[in-house]
Amino acid sequence: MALAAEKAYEVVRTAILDGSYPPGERLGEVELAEALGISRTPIREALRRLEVEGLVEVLPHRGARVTSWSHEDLDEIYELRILLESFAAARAASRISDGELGRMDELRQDMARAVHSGDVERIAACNAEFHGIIRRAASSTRLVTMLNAVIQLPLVLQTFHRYTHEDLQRSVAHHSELVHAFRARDPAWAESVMRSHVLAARRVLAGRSRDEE
Amino acid sequence: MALAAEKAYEVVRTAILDGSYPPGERLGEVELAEALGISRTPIREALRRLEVEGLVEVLPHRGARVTSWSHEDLDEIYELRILLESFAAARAASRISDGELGRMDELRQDMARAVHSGDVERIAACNAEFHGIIRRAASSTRLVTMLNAVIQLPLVLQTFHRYTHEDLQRSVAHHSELVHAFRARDPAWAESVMRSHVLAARRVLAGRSRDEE
DNA sequence: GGACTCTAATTTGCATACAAAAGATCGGTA
DNA sequence: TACCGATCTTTTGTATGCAAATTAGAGTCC
Repeated sequence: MALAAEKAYEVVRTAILDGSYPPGERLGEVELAEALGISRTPIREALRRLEVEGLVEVLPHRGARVTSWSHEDLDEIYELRILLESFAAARAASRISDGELGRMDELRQDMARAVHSGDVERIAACNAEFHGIIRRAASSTRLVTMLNAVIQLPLVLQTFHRYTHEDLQRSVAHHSELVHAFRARDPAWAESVMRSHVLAARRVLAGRSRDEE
Repeated sequence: MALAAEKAYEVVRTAILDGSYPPGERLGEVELAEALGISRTPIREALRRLEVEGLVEVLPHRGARVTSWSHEDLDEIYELRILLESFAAARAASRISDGELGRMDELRQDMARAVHSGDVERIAACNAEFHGIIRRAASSTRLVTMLNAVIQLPLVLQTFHRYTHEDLQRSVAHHSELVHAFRARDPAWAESVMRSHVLAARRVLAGRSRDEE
């Protein structure tokens, strides 16, 4: 084990994101410390980090809880995600390398095949790497930090399980169009496609019932 | 003193922002602990918070240093600031209360007088409260967190000392136009004016020498 | 003279111990 | 029975001590 505090951060963060610790769950320091076999000191540092990143709320003398998101929070988060992801796409368009473009094209094909065969795990993996490349190509550490804060919640829910086949095909089409926009080194195009992409994702997540909002 | 960790955070943050700890300065834990009369434990928690917020960099087993910003960092930060502040203005336009609007108008007048009399301290104070109201009216905790991360650096430099009289008058004019846009509850107008406002600020900070870039 | 190595000193990372605050439990009173 | 208060328990906040890692420096060899 490298650093205990780092380990604690990773473990708790992962547990929150994959739903092992549901929203509202109490995170006792001793409890976590014993579970990880370390002392409370590094646990506290990990919880402070998670607090700043918005994953946990901690009240003085009362301990930490997993943040629970209201409906308004979710809307707010998606608005920010739309803003930041499309901005990242625009920046990436004028900075992305040919190597990264090649990899993105591979991922796009992989994902199309995964959609065809219904392999949800693989879809998620391809999607994650695809978007990861774009964010890195935006080459702004601060932007990446902000995006992480805003992507975390969707991660919890974005299992692709509620995507219909049509939704998935549209998603693949967006990826394809993004690759073209990047090849053309066209920031405005990339930004616009990315906006559509995230808006579509929000609509899927919001559920069909709210289509008319 | 309420909580030692909170106190340490406030003290160190303020010292960084007002320049007492210049970029690159080493922040030893024992040194800070003795200076504040507390132990290293709360100091460490404060440093972790500052790390996530981007104000300090900490390397494993090597301690913390005040972040030093490259020229590219500064550009990157201003791009994000433009994005986020104008977004906040748009949100605020449809949410701001009449009371807040009234206070903003007072501040606008105050600031105009301060510009006339050359009171730089007062200009800065009015400006800070004016923009604070807008950010609060945007009513997005996450957005506020992000803006703080992006406004911190400008805070270090934005002393208004390098503003010419013309720059200051333009700034006041922007504030005046913002009040009108908010009164009209016009998000697009508010967003656009805010974008101009921040772009102008960047140009002042960048220095006249780079006008042709 | 310069580079390398081994050692000593400083500093961070973590664990443990203690103090203080919040929460729970039990008893008493109306 | 319902409500209030005091004590006890649990949990957080902080201090201190120790181990590991990094850095600084002296001495040595080429």
